[in-house]
Parts: sequence; structure tokens; C-alpha cells
Amino acid sequence: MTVHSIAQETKRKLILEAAVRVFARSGYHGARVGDIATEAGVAHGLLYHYFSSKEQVLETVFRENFGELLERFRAVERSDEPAPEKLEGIAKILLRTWRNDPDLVTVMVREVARSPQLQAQVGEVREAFAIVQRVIEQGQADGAFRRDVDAQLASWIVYGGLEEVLTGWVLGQLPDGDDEVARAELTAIELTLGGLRT
Amino acid sequence: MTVHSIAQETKRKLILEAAVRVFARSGYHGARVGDIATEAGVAHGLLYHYFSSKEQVLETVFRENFGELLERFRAVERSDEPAPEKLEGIAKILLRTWRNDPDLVTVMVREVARSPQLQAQVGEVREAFAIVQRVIEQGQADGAFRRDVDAQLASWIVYGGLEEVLTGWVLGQLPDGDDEVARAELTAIELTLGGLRT
Amino acid sequence: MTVHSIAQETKRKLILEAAVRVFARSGYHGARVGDIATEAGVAHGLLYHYFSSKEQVLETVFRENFGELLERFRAVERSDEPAPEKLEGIAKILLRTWRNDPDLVTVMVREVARSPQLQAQVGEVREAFAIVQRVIEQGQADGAFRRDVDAQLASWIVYGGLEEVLTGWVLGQLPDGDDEVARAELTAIELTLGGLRT
Amino acid sequence: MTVHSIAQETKRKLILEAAVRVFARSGYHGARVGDIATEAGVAHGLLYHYFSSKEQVLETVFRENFGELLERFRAVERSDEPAPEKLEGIAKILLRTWRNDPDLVTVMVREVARSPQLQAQVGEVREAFAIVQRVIEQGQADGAFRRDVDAQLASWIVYGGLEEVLTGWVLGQLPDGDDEVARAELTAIELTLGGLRT
DNA sequence: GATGAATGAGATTTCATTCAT
DNA sequence: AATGAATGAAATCTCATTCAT
Repeated sequence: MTVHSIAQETKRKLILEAAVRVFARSGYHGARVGDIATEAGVAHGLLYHYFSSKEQVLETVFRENFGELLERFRAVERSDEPAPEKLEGIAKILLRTWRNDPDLVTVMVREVARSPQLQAQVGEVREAFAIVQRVIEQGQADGAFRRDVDAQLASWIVYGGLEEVLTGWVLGQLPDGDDEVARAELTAIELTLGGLRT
Repeated sequence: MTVHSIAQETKRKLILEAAVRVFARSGYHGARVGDIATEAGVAHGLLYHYFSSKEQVLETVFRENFGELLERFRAVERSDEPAPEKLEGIAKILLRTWRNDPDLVTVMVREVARSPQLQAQVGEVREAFAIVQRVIEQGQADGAFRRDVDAQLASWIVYGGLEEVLTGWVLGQLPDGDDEVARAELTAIELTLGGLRT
Repeated sequence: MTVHSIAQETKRKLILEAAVRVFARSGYHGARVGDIATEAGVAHGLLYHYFSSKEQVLETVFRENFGELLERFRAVERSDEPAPEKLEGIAKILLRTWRNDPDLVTVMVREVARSPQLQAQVGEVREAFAIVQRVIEQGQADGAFRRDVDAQLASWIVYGGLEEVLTGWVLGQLPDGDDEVARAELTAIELTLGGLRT
Repeated sequence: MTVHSIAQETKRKLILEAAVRVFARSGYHGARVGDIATEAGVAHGLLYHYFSSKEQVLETVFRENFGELLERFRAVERSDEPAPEKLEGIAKILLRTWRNDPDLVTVMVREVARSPQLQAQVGEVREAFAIVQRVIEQGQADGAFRRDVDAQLASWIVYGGLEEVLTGWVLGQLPDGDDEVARAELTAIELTLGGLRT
């Protein structure tokens, strides 16, 4: 933790943060390595000191940020709330990311879903689905949720509904004022739980 | 009509069909114009006789195929069934596209659904959402659906759930045998309608 | 001279005239064969019925039009006027082409001078210089012009002065109203003859 | 200053010098970017590090070299010689460029002199004409030159005569041995001044 | 003669990545 | 660590020309 290594830490983070903004603005393919470097205020060669490729930058952006999200999903899963409340918690976490960091959500929604390699590479996404699935299974086990639906399938449907709301915000097609975001949370939870409840 | 114009029609269609296969296989950015031409069995220059750019090929693929889908959505909306059955019909149409033309669905889900440029350009997508929204509103009006949710928001959530099932199939993460697809339809409809019903 | 062959004659001419306009507008390299065809109101394939290549179109434009000019230069040379009057006649012929057909002059000035192949190919240009040279030599022989200048060199200098006036008009850098054009003729003649006279 | 910046300067210059040779050899349109790079001994990508396009290379070739010429014209204009001597000086400067750098003159004469885009873009050419014009006006004011000719027009005629001699050399149509070049200078000056003198 | 679909060589330009300094 | 000059593979697109009809 010398000044030197702090600076090092800092530039890496600078690049990563710049990448999120540039990817959000131009898309992964439209973003040039030089754009990211410029946005970060460093020479573009430096990017290759910290990352092996442009793709690895995206992957890192994804992994580090989705990891955080996942951690919070896991915390919800570990809690001793009933399944419906857990699902509600997950929905809130997911939807609140929008106001928190719209650029990041933009990148996640736009790039990750489109990249099969990334999707396959990163177990994190699967893990997210698995958590939702296990919560649903728990609800089915304790009678809160109907048992005649496949939990895996249900987890995709539920997750998809939430993600599409984020997509609507990303695309500017759904209103995203404070009130609307709050209402979207309620609506999403209502519909999702409504469909699952016995 | 004449042999001439049939041939003309044919090559254009050949290119468009080839484009779907190549985009599905390699993604839009991974697909080279030459690949599409080769797959279609024509010289790559011909592609520019019919389309002004690679992007316009994608746009045309989208517009012409989504247009068909939309037509069928509209037919459902125009029918005099009750709202829940209409929604069910829409869900079936959407989900059955997968078995019908997996490559096309792959392209739609991967390239189009999340591309803001394309989304914005093409009113077709908005129209699809609008149809779902109007069906929901109809259901709310005649008491079939709960009135305490915003119909626009609900349309995104419902549509998102369905699309994510398609995504699951596209990514090979959800089983897509005959039985599973049939079951997915039922589940998706159940969950969606369950959430909306009064 | 059936109606058929008249039509044939006509389309060929149409193409040639269109070529002059398009070459003037876009330059030889900027002009597409399709542009010329469109301007002529024919299919671009037809161009290859009358000409073997785009370059041959330019060459034909040049040859046929410059040929006419040359014919008039020759007439002047053959006349029994004194050398200074002959030179004056040549200058007038050359400068008056501008008002007559600006597009043609534009093409001549811009493309012919730049194309070494064309220049070499077509003896017509050399012949034009040769005429000027012979007139100067005649003037030197009969004492009208000074004998201490090389007639070939002088012919280039004289011709260049005239051509540059055309260039100035082509480039829009010299005023080309009726009066100015008339004055330009006088000035060019004055300066040129003034330099040559004993 | 540093070795670094010298190298940088060098490669850029290398490219520019190579461009002159290649443009002279093949013409602007016949010259491929790769040819220029190969001639300069660099990767063709580097060309785009220093210039934004092939056209900008030509423009830079022109601007930087014509700028030098212009500087010398200006020096002549600023001198306190009489107008005829100034004109003589300008003629010598212009004509001597041929022996100095035939490739450069070739490019100037063939590509630049008649290109409306380039002409319009670059004020340098206008400035050259303006200098000649002012010298002529000075001569008219102090009685050395006849006053009944338009100085602007005269400047084009004079300049055109000189340029055409260069053109004759470029096209290989005028002999350009040491003696002939020396004689051409004298002849051009004689004719030009002869025409202007009172 | 006339059309315009079809071809394919070829050229510019982009940009991720490397590496000497 | 940091820079940015240098590389070169690769890709889109253009357009003169051909040719079946």
C-alpha cells in the first residue's frame, strides 16, 4: 500500500469506470480501446497493462459488478424470511440498480445478454438464476408457491420480467422518475408473486 | 410474375435467409458480409444491390419477420375472445416461434431485442408492446384483470417473461424438447395470467 | 439512315453529352458509369454497347470535340492573314469555347491536362501546339515576330496563358460576364502579341 | 528535440516524401495508400496516424511545399527591386523548381493545379496569383508596365505561361536539358515582360 | 439495341494489440 | 507504471464490367 500501488489501484479502477461509461454510450463493439483510455485519462497502452484485451475489460466490468449483486442475492437467500419476501428482496435489489448506476445497467442489459461466450463463461449469471430457482423451490416446499410449475422455468420467467423493466428504462421507453421506479417495483413484485402464489 | 422478377425475388430472399443463419451462427458483428453472400451462394456485391449496408440487412430481416409476427398478434387482438385468452394466444405465438425457426429467434433475441438503435428505428416493437398493453387494458376494463397495476409496465413484465424463455432456449440453458416447450407454454401462461387475474 | 439507326446515333450522342456534364460536375474519377447512364436516361449496360470502357468515353469526348476545335485552328492557319492576326484568331476561338460550352471546357481543362495517357494518346493536342508553333515561325520568318525566341517554347507559353484564363473561369476565380470575357480576349491577345512582336 | 520526437518527425516526413514520388509515378488516383506506405518503408496504418485520409496526404504535400514557394515569392515582392525584376524573380523561382524536384512539380501540375476542391481549400494558390497581380500593379503604377490591361487577368496569363512550360517538361514534350531550361527561363521572361512593358 | 442483375477485384480505412522507450 | 508510435489483419463497401434475357 505504497503511494505507488495506490496509484496503480486507482488507474485500473479509472479504466474500469470509464469502460462502463463508454460501453453504455457506444456499445461494446462501438467502443474503441482508445475511447476508454481517453475517458479514463490514460494512454491506451496502459489498458493492456491491467487487462489482456478489450473483451477482458468487459468481462471484468461484468464479473466485478455482477459479483456484488450476487452477493446481495445470496444474503437474501440465506436470510430466514419466507420465500415470497425473499423474491421481493431480490426484485428490489435488481430494480434498484437502475437508479444506482444506469450506465452499468445499460451495459449489463445490452452486452451481457448478447454475448453467448460471456454468458457461458461467467457462472455468475447461472448462479443468479439458481438462487431465484431455489427460492421458488423453497416456496413450493413450504406451500407458499404453487407446485405445478417448473421452478427452473419459473425462475427464468420471473427474472425476465424484471430484466425487461430494466430494459425499458435503458431504452427510455418506460418512465423512470422516482415515483415510477417505486411503482414498478410494486407492480413487478405483485405480478410475479401473484403468478406464483397458491 | 415473369421468370425475371421471380429470380430477382429469389436472390433477395436467398440473401435474407442466409443472413438469418449467419447472424444466428456468428452474431451480427461476427458475421462478415462475405459469409452471408457465400451462404446465399451469390457474389457479395449483389448484397449491395439489394441492401445499402450490412446493418440494413439486419434491419430488413427484423422488419420483415417481426412484421409477420405482429400481424398475428393483431389478429389475436382483433378476435372477440376474452382478454386472458388473447394473452394466451400471444404467448403461444411468441413461444412457438422457437421451434418454427430457431435461427430467426436467435437473431431476434440476441441482436434486436437489446439494440437501442434498431429498437428506436423500428416502430414494430413498440407496436407489439402496445398490443399486449391494450389487451391488458381490455382485461382490466371487463374485470378479468386486476386494475391496480399499470398496464404499460405490466406489458413489459409479461413480454419480458416470455422473451426470457426464448432466451433460455437460445442460450441452450433451458431444455427445449417437445415436451418441455409445451410445458413452458403452459407455465408461462399460468404465471403470467396468474399474476394479472383478479 | 433508317429510324433505327437514327435512334442509335441519338443514344450514343446522348451518352456522350451526358458524360460531359457528369465529368464536369464530378470529375472523371468521381463520375460513375451509372451516373452517366442515368444522366443520359439509358441503362448503364448500353454504354458498353457504344464504348469499350469509361476511359474510352472520356477519350471520345475529347477527340470528337477537340477535333472540331482543331479544324478551326487549321482553317485559321490555312488562311492568308499575317501571323499576328492568325494568333489572334486562335486565341479568340479558344477563349470563346468557354461561353459556348462551359462543361466541355471544364472537362478539357481539368481532365485532359491531368491524364498523361490521354495526352500522349491523342495527337490532337500536339497538333494544336504545332499549329501555334508554325504560326509563330511564320511570323518570325516574315519579320512580324522576334526571332530570338524558340518557337516551340513560345507556343507553349502562349497556349498556357490562354488555357489558364479558361482555368480561371472554370475554377470560378476569374469573372466571366460578357464584358469580362470580351476584355479577356483583348488582354490575352495584347499581352501575347506584345511579347512576340519585334 | 529528443530522439523520440525526431523519429516522429522523420516518419511523417518519410511518408510525405514517399507520397510525392508515388503520386508523381502513378497519379493521385492510381496511387494506393499501401504503395505510399511501402515506398516510405512503414506500415500503411501509420499513414493514418499522421493523416486522416489519402486526400489529406495530397493536401499536406501541397500545402507544405507550396508554402515554401510562396515564402520565396513573398520575399521577392518585399524586395525593393523594380516590378520587371520582381516578375523575373518569380518566374525563375517557379521554373527552377523543375530541376529541383521534378516529382513534386509533376504532382503540383497534374493533381493540384486543376483540382477545384484543392484549389478552393487552399488559399495558397490564390495568394500566389495575388502576389503576381500586385507586382503587375506596382509596375503599372510606376510606369514600367502598360496600364491598359487588367492586372488580375494579366497575372493569370503570365502565371499560365510559366505553368505550361512546367507542364511541357512534366509531360516530356519540351526538352529539359540544362541548356533548354536556362533558355526557357529567358524566353518566358522575355515574352512575359515584353507583353507587359510600355 | 437495351436492360439491369450479377460479378468480384480491389481499395480505403479502422482499430486492437504490441513494444521500444 | 506509463506512453503513444507503429503494426497489420481484416472488413466493408464501391463500381467498372459482363452477360443472360
